[in-house]
Amino acid sequence: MLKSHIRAEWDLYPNTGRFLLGRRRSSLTVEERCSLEQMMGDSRALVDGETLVRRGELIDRSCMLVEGFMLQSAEHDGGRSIISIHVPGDFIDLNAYALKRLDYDLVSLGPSKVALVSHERLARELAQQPHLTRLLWFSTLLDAAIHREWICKLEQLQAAQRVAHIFAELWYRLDLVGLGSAGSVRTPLTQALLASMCGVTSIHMNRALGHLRREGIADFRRGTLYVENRSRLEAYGAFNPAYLYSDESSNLSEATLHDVLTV
Amino acid sequence: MLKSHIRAEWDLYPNTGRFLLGRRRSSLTVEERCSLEQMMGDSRALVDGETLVRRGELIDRSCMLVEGFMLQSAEHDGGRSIISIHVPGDFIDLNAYALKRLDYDLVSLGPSKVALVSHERLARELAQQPHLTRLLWFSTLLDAAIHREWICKLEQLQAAQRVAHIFAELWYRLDLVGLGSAGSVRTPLTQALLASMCGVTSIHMNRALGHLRREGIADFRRGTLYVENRSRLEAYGAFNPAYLYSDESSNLSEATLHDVLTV
DNA sequence: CGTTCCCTTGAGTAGTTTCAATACTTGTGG
DNA sequence: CCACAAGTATTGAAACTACTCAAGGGAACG
Repeated sequence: MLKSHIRAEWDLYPNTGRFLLGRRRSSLTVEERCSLEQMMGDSRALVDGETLVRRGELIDRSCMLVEGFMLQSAEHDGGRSIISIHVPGDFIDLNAYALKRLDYDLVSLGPSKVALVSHERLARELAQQPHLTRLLWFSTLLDAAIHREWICKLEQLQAAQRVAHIFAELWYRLDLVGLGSAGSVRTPLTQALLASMCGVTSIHMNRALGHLRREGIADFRRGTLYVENRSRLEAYGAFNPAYLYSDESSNLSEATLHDVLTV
Repeated sequence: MLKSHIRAEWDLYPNTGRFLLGRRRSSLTVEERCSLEQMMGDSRALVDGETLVRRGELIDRSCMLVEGFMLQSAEHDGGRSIISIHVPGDFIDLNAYALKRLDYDLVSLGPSKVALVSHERLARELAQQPHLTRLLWFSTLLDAAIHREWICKLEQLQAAQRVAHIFAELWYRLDLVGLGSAGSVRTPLTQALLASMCGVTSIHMNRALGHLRREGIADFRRGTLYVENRSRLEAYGAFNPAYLYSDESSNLSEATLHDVLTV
């Protein structure tokens, strides 16, 4: 894909290079990319299971996920349910810029690294940059779109299909930000975590994964996912990437796409 | 509540008076409220079942819901699933301002009325008003918060509790925008629609509603919901309004709240 | 080399779906 | 005013999906 003499976005912009990659990053000017990169102050490393933000607490800064994965989770009497997963390039709690507090916990899945930016700084920069503002706004709405899709899937699909959908989505999103690999994906996920994501017990998740394995759709073993036929996985999980608003899945003519990206 | 000589927000601002009522509307200046009200151009009436926006189509304007209800729905082979419901005061497809197209359909539930504003106009106004921008941004993130809560509930609760939660949330949101009533709520919802919202069959929804009726928790008959003990309904549906970011549920000291609202 | 976490399997139970059939409501036309 | 149609609500029985309780196996880490 990338010719060797062209430096990758993540080399040019170590903290923010994967932000909106494959979505509308191409509509960011070089100045905007630099502005975004330079906004980022300290970075912070988290260990597995470490909580970055606790629900309800007031926040005056947001974080860009640079490396690793994070989970949106919500505790309740007798367990925790996992709402969503973040991959590098996600501006994970940018919504706190408008919300001031989150309604969920952000927990590191495996070791991860985030870069921080204060809301004060953000406000200063954005007051002068309506286009960048609109793109940041866009990025926070992607989460909502992912939530909506997940609601549909919870309502329609049964356990094995739900995991298949999670696998397909995760893989697709990793591809978008330049982290996809060929026949397998390595994550710190366990069967119990997948169960929490799908709203089933870990025992049932185990059987669902066994089903996918026997059917030759996907083989998940100790955090590594092996898939031979990806479109088969996607079909089984009823995965249609339109909701991810990637540049490819937009189904728009080039001219229209150009309008969309630049307006 | 309101003294008679004080005119209600919805009288002062017929199109936008319920927007963010009970949330952070109080942080809008009179100028901002007027600016918002005057942005609105034509209004449009919809009949039951009419589609306002179809998924995927490009949009260059957004709508404020002035009267009635709207549903976010997604069709798929063999049925439609309902993602969420909107009440008056919701800026129902403001997210299209950043997204350019929606990933779901917007369908009128019963007759409804919306007021329209073009994205061009919106962009022109917002370029000069960072505070208003941030509040509009905030309002689009409320939908995401509602989605997240619903994901948790789908993962944790069974059918009867799910409807209870829907009833409790709907009632709470109607209260916020000044449309709540005492012991009953009238909606154009049917058992089949509730079933689509909860991801169960309409037959099972019928039995779940029967259960709520026998237990004396809620009585839903042909669109009207009768509830004697509201906190009992909320407890049964595990409803906690924190995710709705209302001014009351913020759990913050007054001083802090003031900061949150004005920053 | 044992502890701990993660995964696997079996049997019985609860929640939900399917198929099938029967009423109740509301609106319409005769 | 009644008959009828269409949509909505209700009920029963059998099949399926997922949950609970209980026990055992495997891999990783000190």
